Amino acid sequence: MNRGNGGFNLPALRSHNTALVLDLLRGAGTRGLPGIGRGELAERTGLTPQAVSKITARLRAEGLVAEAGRGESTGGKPRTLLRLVPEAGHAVGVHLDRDELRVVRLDLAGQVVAERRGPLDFGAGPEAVVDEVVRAVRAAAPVGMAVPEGAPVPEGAPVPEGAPVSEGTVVPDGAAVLDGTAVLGVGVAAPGPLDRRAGVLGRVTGYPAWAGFALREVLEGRLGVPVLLDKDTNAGAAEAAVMGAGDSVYVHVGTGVGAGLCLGGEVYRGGRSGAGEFGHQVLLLDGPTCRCGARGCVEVLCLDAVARGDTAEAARVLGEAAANLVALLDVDRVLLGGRVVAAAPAAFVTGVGAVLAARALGPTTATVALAPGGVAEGAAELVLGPVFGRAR
Amino acid sequence: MNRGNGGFNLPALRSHNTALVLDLLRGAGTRGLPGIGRGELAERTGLTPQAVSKITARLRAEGLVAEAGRGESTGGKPRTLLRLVPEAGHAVGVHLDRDELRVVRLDLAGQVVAERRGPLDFGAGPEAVVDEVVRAVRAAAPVGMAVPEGAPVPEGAPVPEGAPVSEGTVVPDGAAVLDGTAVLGVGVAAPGPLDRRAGVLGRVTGYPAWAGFALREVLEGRLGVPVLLDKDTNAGAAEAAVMGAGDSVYVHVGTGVGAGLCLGGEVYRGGRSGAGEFGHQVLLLDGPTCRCGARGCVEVLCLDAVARGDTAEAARVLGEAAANLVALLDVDRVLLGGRVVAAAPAAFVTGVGAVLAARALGPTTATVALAPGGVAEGAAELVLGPVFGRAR
DNA sequence: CTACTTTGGCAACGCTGTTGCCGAAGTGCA
DNA sequence: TGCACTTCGGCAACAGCGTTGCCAAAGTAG
Repeated sequence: MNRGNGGFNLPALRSHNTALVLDLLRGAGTRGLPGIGRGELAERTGLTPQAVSKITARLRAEGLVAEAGRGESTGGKPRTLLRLVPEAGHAVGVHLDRDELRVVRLDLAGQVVAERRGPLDFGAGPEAVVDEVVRAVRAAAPVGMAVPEGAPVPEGAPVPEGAPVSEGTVVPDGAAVLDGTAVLGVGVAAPGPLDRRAGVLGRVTGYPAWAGFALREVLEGRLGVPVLLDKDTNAGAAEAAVMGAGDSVYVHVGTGVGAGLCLGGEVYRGGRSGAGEFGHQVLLLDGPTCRCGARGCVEVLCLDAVARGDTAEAARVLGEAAANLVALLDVDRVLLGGRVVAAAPAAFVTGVGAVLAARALGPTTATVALAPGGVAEGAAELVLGPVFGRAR
Repeated sequence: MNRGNGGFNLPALRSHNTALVLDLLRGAGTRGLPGIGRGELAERTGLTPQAVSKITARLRAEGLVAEAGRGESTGGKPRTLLRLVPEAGHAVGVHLDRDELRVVRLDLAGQVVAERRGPLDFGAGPEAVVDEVVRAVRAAAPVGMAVPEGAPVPEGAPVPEGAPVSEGTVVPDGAAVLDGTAVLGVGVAAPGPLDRRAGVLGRVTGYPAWAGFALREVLEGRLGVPVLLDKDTNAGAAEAAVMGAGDSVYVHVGTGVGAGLCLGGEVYRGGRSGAGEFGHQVLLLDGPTCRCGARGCVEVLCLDAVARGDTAEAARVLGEAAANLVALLDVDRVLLGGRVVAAAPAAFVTGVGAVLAARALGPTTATVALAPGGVAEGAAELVLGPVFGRAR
């Protein structure tokens, strides 16, 4: 993109509006609609119908958009519906958990078209894990994955619809992807803390061998496609942002307790991408000492309760902490995920929901639900997002 | 602006880039520099030098920008510095506190050029207070305050530099402001909760007569200029956003405890503009009951300590709650303001600072300071912000 | 069959930032 | 003092963006 520190020039204008249209088309597909008319696109973007016509004509020529029949007439010519061509591009998402690896391949519309899942020993160290990841990604996306660098949408490189994925085909760098569908990149979700920009892992509690490991760079070298790295909680929030719009908080309870914030339709990561430190929110002044050094953190309270088998208390603690976030950030929804939640989903949802209802300050209460998508899907969304104008 | 739901057209592009340039010019002035060269503007906006030349030429023709001498040569022609013309526009800020009224008039550069302050009985009810506000605003901005509606920057209406402010001059609606400087609007900061969009106050604790009062509409009718209404804490955060960039939290301790969030250079208000509910963050599970109905809120803990004269404990409570926010949102700075803080500033700054340092998770510690500007200045910033591309 | 409504493409247009060019105004060296 | 060099910044021509005006296509309603 040709934008510096906020300055917009004409190419940036074009790609911005194009991404906006694509985003609406994706949204229509996600909501189960057969397509969306040009008029509605114009109305919802604020652009004129003619501008939308030009943009969609370009997208159709590029193979990203196709016509999808006709809508009902409202007294005149019925609108021609448009839809995204899902197979025009794919993204791979990797969820690197402490004892499990899950890899998915999504099409442009966000549908899972391939999945690999298996046990993983995160403690085996970077080299062994990278090997395993490369193998799983190749299995989920068996295509010569070279793609024009830095080009989220392969402009001028029309992708043949539904072309067979031929294994082992290597497409020269910078060339059009002809023999298989374009793989836009790989998103990797890993336990935090980590440096998202540099693509380097931080000091994951209990796994010192990983500290400072440049996972993104190594994977890019092995796979030959762009790789993005982010915290697992942020990936969860990214998935939530796509599934249902609106501000939400993704609370993950696994080996630790973390959260991903989805504010204004985008994942909020903070200045140094360290936002979402939810587990070490102090909830009980002078309470039991946590491994972080502070006293009365959510994590120690919640996980102690889980260890005691007191799920109700764990849910109550989580609920109080979530209610703090809801009040502070004015979010609509709290989404729960992670292994501990998966072990007793109903108990957590009702327990957290009860606290949220009791703590509601205004007439509206934030809703609680299980996180609809997986973390691996959210990791893939890190790659798909920029195509649709999400995340900068 | 010609932008709908994110769609950008050419006029929007133009005003966006123009606002960006103005913002950089204001920033240079705020940092005490005599001006800024076109080259630097180009570099920092990402636009080409020629585009910056065109934009600044337009701004100079409109009287918003002027040349400001020359910089040092770096081996060639020395750059011609540019600066904002502060007197090209003014904004009025009103801080409506429970027992005090403060009104300031700022020029475009953010300097206070007039100030009125006096006692106020918020409990006297809307009518009496509105009368008082109108009187104070007229005193601080004694100009016929009609301005082309909805036009933050009076385009094509060159404002004569340094023209004398003639009292009582009424400029017909839609006409250029000729005889005085343009007053862009009035920002009003009031105790929350309130509906910012509608400009209607909510149920301010202890003042039922104000609930549902359409303050913005009434004031616009009386004053004849655009009026913006926001929570006092948001105004404080807005001022902080201008003074020093970066993410920060403005914590206000007065009759209640509240916070304004400044994320990514803008005030974050949340979906229903209810964000910043800091006072009722639960910090001590099952602690003393708060007036909000919950138990162990920051507000009840902090204000109880203040009532007992235990400033150190109040600061510690505030510090723990602030540390939660710092960890959650990854902000750099915590700013303290409000009457209780003003009574013992050093104790609060050191007390909060100590907790932040102890709770720091990474190598960096968030800094604490007294809020640099007042709430009234922040209220005026609500009006000035859009001119410089802040806040949508 | 005849209005009427709505969709959506074509062509001309205005305005945006960009490129190429050149004069202006300094510095540095012979 | 003179000349080469560097940097700044305006003028003119330009490419590309969304917009406007116009009209054919494809339905509905009477």
